[in-house]
Amino acid sequence: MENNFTRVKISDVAQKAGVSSGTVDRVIHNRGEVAIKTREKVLKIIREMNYEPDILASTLASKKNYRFASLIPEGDEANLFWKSPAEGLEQALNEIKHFGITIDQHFFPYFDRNAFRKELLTIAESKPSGVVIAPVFSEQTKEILPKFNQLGIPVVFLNTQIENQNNIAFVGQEPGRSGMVAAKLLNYGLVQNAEIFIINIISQLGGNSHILNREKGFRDYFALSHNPSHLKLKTININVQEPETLESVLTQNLGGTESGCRNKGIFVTNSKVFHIAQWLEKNNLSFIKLVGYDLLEQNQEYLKKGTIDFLISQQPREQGYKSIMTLFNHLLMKKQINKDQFLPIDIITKENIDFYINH
Amino acid sequence: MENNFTRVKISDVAQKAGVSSGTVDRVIHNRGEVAIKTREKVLKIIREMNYEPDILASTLASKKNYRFASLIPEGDEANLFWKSPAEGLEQALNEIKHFGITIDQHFFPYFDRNAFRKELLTIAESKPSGVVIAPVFSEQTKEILPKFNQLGIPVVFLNTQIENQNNIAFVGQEPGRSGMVAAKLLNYGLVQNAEIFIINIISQLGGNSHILNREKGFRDYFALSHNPSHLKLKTININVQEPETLESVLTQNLGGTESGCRNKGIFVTNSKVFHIAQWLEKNNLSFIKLVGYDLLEQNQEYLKKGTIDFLISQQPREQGYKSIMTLFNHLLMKKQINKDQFLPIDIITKENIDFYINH
DNA sequence: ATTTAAATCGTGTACGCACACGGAAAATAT
DNA sequence: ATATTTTCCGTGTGCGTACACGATTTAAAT
Repeated sequence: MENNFTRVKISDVAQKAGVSSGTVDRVIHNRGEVAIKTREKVLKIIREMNYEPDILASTLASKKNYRFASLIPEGDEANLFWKSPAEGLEQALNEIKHFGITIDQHFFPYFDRNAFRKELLTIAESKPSGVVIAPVFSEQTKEILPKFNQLGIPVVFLNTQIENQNNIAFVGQEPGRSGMVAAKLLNYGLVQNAEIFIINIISQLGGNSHILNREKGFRDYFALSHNPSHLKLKTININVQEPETLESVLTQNLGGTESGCRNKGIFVTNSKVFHIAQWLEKNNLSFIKLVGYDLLEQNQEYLKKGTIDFLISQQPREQGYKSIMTLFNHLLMKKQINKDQFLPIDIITKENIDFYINH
Repeated sequence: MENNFTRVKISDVAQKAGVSSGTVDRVIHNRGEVAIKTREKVLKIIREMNYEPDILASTLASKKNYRFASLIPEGDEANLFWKSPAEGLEQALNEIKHFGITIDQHFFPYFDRNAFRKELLTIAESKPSGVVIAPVFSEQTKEILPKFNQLGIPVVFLNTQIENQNNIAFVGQEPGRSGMVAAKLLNYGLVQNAEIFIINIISQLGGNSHILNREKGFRDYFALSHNPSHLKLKTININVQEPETLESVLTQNLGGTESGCRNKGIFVTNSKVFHIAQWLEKNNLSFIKLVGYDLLEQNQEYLKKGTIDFLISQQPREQGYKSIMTLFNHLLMKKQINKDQFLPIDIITKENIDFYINH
């Protein structure tokens, strides 16, 4: 039922071309010292015989070692999201470490742009074979990326996209699209005359393009076609550092009787949605529809209790996994790779969450 | 930042143990002819030095070839779902073919249990290294599976689970759970006094355990806790072969004025949901909430038009991929594998479907 | 004590490829 | 013409492992 003949190997090509395997090898790897005529003849035979090098024998013979480097935010308590990509990197490493691949994992405090810059420079100096970074700070990224380009080191962007930077790929989500999904979910769950709040819980400076795009996508959804003309949309910006602000702002906008709130919905544009869930619970307003991002443990808890209705997963683990695999396919397997690698926008509920956590 | 020292190889172990590499090899592969004392000494050294065989060199040296076999339904026009697992098989093959793996793909007409049985016997006779099957027919499976057990050939079940069959793994979905997800989606989108229909569109005989479990999960959802006491749940069984039945049954149950239907929902327990969507459209009842299964092209069409609100994906492609990878990890990588490999229950909407189709 | 059989282990070759080395031939310089 | 360089290419060794084969030792049988 399948071809059982043995693979064509380099010596077969050599024999048929009337040269030695060494010459064929030189042709394959473009290491020169081959007469043009011979070269073309060999190439022709390779095509004819459909020769493909055995990647196992190849990596065994060339004791070449590939050093990959990664740079992502620290995954500490304040920033649980970033634990997952690191796990994905590890998983990928496990699958391909036989090929002589190692990964130097670098981290930086999420808000420290200097640390980011410094680590990136360190990585550049170490001249790895390939790099995965979460380019949280666009200034610093734009400054240093040319170094990698000059050195011919391929760079993959993880989670955050920056345009026109010569990175070989972006692995992440389309933020606008995820906003639309959130809009769909709230719109579907509410009836006429609904009142919907978009809550941006911003911690500090910078790095908010994600959030802006999500809000835009969310609003686009209603602007495009699904707009009950009487729908009320309101954006609220909150600094999470100031709990009293959060408290008062929410009370002011969302307080009220149960019947008055039945038809309200909230879209939190990032993973801080559990703050809102906590407040809703405390004020017996859990029935208000609530949609947010990411499977942090706190979020999972409120999802299971029903206070949060839906979470949108960014699939951080898969982001890490795919980033490394992209480098692998590019450098080792010489495969053509897609520049944009968008991960699905997974909709998580109390009922299906079990299948998305853990491995 | 990483260990740069060279891996410990078999000759290192041999030297330290004061034996030859041949002996170490015999110990590793349990091919006997080693004095117990020597054996234990070698094992001890292996543990001490943390030796792990180089799988590349290993597969290169042992020109062993692994023949996998698969048996799934034909993916023809009447059965589009089954095109995808085959693609997943192919994709997995592409990633691991270097290891000397080939796959004999076998197919059978979806309703032909004799063909199924016959193909399975053929596969058993060909004595492959591992097998992936969609055990659609439980009788025939139970009859023939012992043959594989006797031969020591590992079998992976794809999509359909049958208990107590000594298969090394099941790759698929939890049907009950997916029913609960469907229930959640309808319940979330409807208000008090809703009227919900469960529609089973059955083609012919047998193979309906999926459907039954989905319905059960769906009903459980409401029975457990989310039950608006006045909710009306009704099951409708339809034979898809008889269009006139479909027509009349639907008219009888779902006909009515728009206002009377605003609060109705339909759960179709398999991929035939497009039949219902078609009928709803024709009768201007597209606003009735509709949830079904699988990303068939017809279903995609109605999802994009909004007639279908949600589709639940069984991730058929991933099922194929994971099945092969399970065999690979079990046979080649000697990894411990999970017996139950449940795929996430993906919720697909018009807004996020783009990321789930194609590769 | 001698032969025979069994148990145990080392050696050598092969897997397909990468790459260093050096030799022959051709091109250029003297 | 010879000497020198350059171009081109084949040979040989090594990567880490698998396994056939045969060598050596030990035990059993006669």
